[in-house]
Amino acid sequence: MALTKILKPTESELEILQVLWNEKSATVRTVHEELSKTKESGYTTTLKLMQIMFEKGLVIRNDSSKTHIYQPAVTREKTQKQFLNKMINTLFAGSSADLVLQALGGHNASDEELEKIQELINQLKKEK
Amino acid sequence: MALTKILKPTESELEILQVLWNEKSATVRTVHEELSKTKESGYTTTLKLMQIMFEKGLVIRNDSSKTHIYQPAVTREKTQKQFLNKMINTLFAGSSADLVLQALGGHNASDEELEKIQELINQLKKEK
DNA sequence: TGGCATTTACGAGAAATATCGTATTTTGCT
DNA sequence: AGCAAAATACGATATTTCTCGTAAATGCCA
Repeated sequence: MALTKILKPTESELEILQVLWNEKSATVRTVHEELSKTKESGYTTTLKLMQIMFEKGLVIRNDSSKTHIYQPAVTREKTQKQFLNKMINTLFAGSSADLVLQALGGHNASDEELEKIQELINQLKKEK
Repeated sequence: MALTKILKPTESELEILQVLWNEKSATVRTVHEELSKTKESGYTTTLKLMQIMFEKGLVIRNDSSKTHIYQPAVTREKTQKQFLNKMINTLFAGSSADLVLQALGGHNASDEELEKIQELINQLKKEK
């Protein structure tokens, strides 16, 4: 499959990527076990999804041994950015600040985290 | 259709909601014209989607005159929150702060907006 | 070596979304 | 009243995503 087009991982693919990002690399078995904690589905389903992700270029794999070892082919950061962009556009009328306000308002960030955010803001303001 | 289940609007449905949120209320024609600016698709497609959204309870409509007038049945804020939650969980390992940092880092917020965010943060810190 | 457990490959089908064509209804206008 | 334009209703199909069953390959070990 050509890698030319930038593709958005689907919902299920994101769940799998999430595991791979955390573990750095993992077998289908591991991924499936992890997903099973919160989700009901068969082993071959996970397998198939990961095979498709391989074809799409979302993951790479080492098949030198029987049991293939998978790794993410896209970074968490890039993917986050991709979805943030999409979301800011379709849900926040293009305003990233609105998204930030909504996120901070609705959820609980720790003091430390708030500090970190403040630092970044000061940084940004200086750059202007 | 029962309104019991909380449903996540699909991609296309979000695009339509976006228009309705901006316009407050609109006809299929208006929505379709708006979508056509950035997207290629037939009038009846938009119509059908809006009919389905009506069945789902995502929009309400006034059909006292021939041309139905549609309005959003869900608020922008609720929907934003819904998607933010989802995103924070599947893409930011549950950390809203990480999402904020990523959003602020990648996009350009104005000075004013940054001020607003700072205010909110101060507010939040006080509440602790 | 033979058989069992584990894994991959693959195709088929289900389910959810999106798209459109056609028929019918409604309304305004001459 | 009768026609044309614009709108809705609705069914059918396409497309994408998800799910799984079955078969073939692989490797372990009694």
